[in-house]
Amino acid sequence: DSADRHTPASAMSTAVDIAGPSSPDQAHSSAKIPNEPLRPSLKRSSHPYSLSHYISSPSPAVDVKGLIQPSPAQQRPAQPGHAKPRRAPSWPDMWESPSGLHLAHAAELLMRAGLLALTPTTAEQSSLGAQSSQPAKREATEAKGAKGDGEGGGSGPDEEEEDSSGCSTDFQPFLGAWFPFNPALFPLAGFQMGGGHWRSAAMGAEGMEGLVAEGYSPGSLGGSSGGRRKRKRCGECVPCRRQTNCEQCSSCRNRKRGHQICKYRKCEELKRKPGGPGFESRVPRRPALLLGGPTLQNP
DNA sequence: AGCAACGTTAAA
DNA sequence: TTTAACGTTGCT
Repeated sequence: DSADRHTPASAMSTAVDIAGPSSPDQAHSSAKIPNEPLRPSLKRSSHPYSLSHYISSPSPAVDVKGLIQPSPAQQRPAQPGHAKPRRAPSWPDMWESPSGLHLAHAAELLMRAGLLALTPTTAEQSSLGAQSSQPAKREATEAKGAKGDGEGGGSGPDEEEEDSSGCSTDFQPFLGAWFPFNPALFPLAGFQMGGGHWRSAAMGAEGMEGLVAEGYSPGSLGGSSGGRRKRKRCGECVPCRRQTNCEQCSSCRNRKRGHQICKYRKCEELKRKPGGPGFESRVPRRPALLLGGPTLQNP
């Protein structure tokens, strides 16, 4: 157990140990936990659109096919923003889902159920017509992604840059692909939880099974009933950014039995109880997208 | 509240 | 299959 406790000081000097109590751990950082990058899954998707982009009230809905069969402009290679995106959301991926539910299907089902009108919002709408101008914003973002790939640097502050500003929450593996998603959607759309899965009240029993995104389980959203999915580290807080275990705290010392991450690396978000004070920090205060009627659109 | 232990989930 | 670590429970 204690065999690997003492590590060369050099190992430590290179480790970017953000904050944490300037505790003994600094002196005993283990080389066993190398400069372990954040799990890619902690990184946020930077899919260019949030669902709110596709949703608007009374305007004529854009043909779903427009979404399903991406325009050339949409078919860019790109995954903006992050050096190592969890997964490049290639377009083909967008249509195939591990749950077997096709995105096209899902969209159609939602629309039939009257839950979803897929259409770009005004800003987006105007630019969609003008093909040349539309990609401008996205290109800028994509440039970031390309930069990440090119420079191979990866874990700079750049990565986190967007996180605080985004108003919508990425609903990651929605339909097996990256799908920006606002959790507020669920209650508004009448989604219900059952057996650890969300589903639409307006859909059949099968419909949305398995669409629950990790890290956004009902439990983690403050739901009362018992989704047991694990929340994930935010990847942004100081403890999350910490790269070394202290090997001194009880969690480190008791890792074999305790199964707990180093105390100084325990994500601040995960310390909070789901639904507890401050938990909404990950959930937009105001729904950025609206389903089910214009009445909610401009309070 | 903090800790220890264990079950469990999710990723590698 | 292995490993990391979140969730839960029981104890102090």
